[in-house]
Amino acid sequence: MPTDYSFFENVYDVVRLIPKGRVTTYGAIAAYLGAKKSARLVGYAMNGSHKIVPYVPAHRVVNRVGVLSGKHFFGLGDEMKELLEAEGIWVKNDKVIAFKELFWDPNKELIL
DNA sequence: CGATTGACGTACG
DNA sequence: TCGTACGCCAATC
Repeated sequence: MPTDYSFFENVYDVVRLIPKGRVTTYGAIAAYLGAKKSARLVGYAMNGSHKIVPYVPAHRVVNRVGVLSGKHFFGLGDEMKELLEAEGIWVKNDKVIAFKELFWDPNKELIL
């Protein structure tokens, strides 16, 4: 019984809510959870996202600069990049093109 | 139970 | 403008 819904579960939930073709940041998610300072926890949470079901689109989560910080965790290749491009998000030098436009802020667009 | 870690972010030099 | 330092806070060792 999920009485111990962890910070992680909360993170996973928000990440799943990210619309296709959009991206967000660790800080934005952290802020949505009420722990703006804990952006690192969000990233750390994603560490186990690969074992989470349903699938957690962690590839839509980047750092505040729009860089695919965790692309290395998606595989040895540019799998994260491939996933993003498949959604219409172009990536150049491990950076999201037009990141500012594609940025999806849960605090702003997601309503509880 | 204490120390270390981390897919970040902000501040400072 | 770029590089380095520190802080946050929960999870893991």
